[in-house]
Amino acid sequence: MAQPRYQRRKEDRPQEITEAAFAAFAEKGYAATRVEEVAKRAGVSKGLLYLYFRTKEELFKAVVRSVVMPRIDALVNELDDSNLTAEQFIRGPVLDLMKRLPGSPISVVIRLMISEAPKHPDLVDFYWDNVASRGMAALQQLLERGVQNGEFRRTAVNDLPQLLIAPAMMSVVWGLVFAKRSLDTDKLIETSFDMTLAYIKA
Amino acid sequence: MAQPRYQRRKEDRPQEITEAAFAAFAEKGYAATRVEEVAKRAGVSKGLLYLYFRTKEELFKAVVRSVVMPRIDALVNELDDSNLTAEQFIRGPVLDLMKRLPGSPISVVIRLMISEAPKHPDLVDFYWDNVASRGMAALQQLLERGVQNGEFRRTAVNDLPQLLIAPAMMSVVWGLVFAKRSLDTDKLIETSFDMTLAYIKA
DNA sequence: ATAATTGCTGACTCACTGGTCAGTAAGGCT
DNA sequence: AGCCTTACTGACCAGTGAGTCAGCAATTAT
Repeated sequence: MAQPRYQRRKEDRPQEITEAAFAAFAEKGYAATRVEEVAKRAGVSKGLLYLYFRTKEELFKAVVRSVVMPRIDALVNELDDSNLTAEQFIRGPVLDLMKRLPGSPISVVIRLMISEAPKHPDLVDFYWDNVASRGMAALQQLLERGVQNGEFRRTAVNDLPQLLIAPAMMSVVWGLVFAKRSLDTDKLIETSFDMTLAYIKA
Repeated sequence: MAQPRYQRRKEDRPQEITEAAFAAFAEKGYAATRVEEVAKRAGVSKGLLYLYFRTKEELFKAVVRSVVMPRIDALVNELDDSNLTAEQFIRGPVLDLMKRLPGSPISVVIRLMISEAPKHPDLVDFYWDNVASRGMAALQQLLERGVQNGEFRRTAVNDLPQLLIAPAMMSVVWGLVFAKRSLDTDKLIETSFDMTLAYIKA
């Protein structure tokens, strides 16, 4: 009868553990999350966790990698198939992405990055290389395409793709701090996009 | 000869301690800062610190209060004396304030708020009541004045003063995470203001 | 079946830190 | 000068949580 007390599932453990860790970090933040709590959520003993991750910090890095990488890859792929004009692309896929940010796991990663950046400079480097700089480059390229084919003027926005991200970042931060007091983030982002496009259109 | 080992300075201690705590929190974050480290910076024993602040959390709250309150008061006062038009006011005092944000102590407070919000809901309430909601109200009032006297159209911006803050927030977050890779935050904020004003002008 | 392998467990250690408190000495008062 | 009050010290305690490891049991090989 008695079920075996556990099953060996070497292959699946790492992912199950990083997912559990992500959920825990999302709720309580990195420092306040106990390793044992992560193990419990993953249905695993603390010892096993340490078999797969040398330290809590390694686990943290693995979480950021495993949550962020798939998302950013999906985005980059999405950016490739496009016979849309630059404006259509901005009002379509880019706008959608920005709108989804505040409720997505990415916003949790952003909180972790802000909180832990001073103590994990190498993680910042990783995030920069794999996410931020790639995202910036993609946006910049998109704007450049718009300029080349005469849709847009060349403006300061060309050098500051952060302008397109600002409203989404504002929404993310608002959600992280003032979760309770609601904010119409969709409208915020849409309006910002309207303003920006009006400003840069040829 | 021998200097006294310490001086009694009951009056000054609280402020000295909160200042030391602010510096420490700014460098390492709240969770990673040891109470003893704060005491050391303040040139005081740990025991004395606990004479003035019941717990580490109380100390944290005191820091936020003492750093934020003076700043926000200064801003509100500044807002009162004004025979400027709404646009002049936005391009003057408001723009200056936003430009100063990324390098100011406020940005550290923002990091602390983002990091600790989940664990200190009452601190969020305090921040909301004393800073955020007042700032929003002031901006909203300013925009409304612009509409009333015919400078501005009534747009979505009237309900979303966060749009004016977004570029500064982006700059703050950028500085907190990517301190190294520089960003022309002044230009970012100025351009955003240009776009917004162009959008709302009658 | 039995043995060998190894994924897995959980009780344990140990360093660390928030918080306490008995005692000390600065500074005021007489 | 001597006494009293109290701001201040620093050794200590108790709780906590990261990381370890000796052994157990699920699986595989023989």
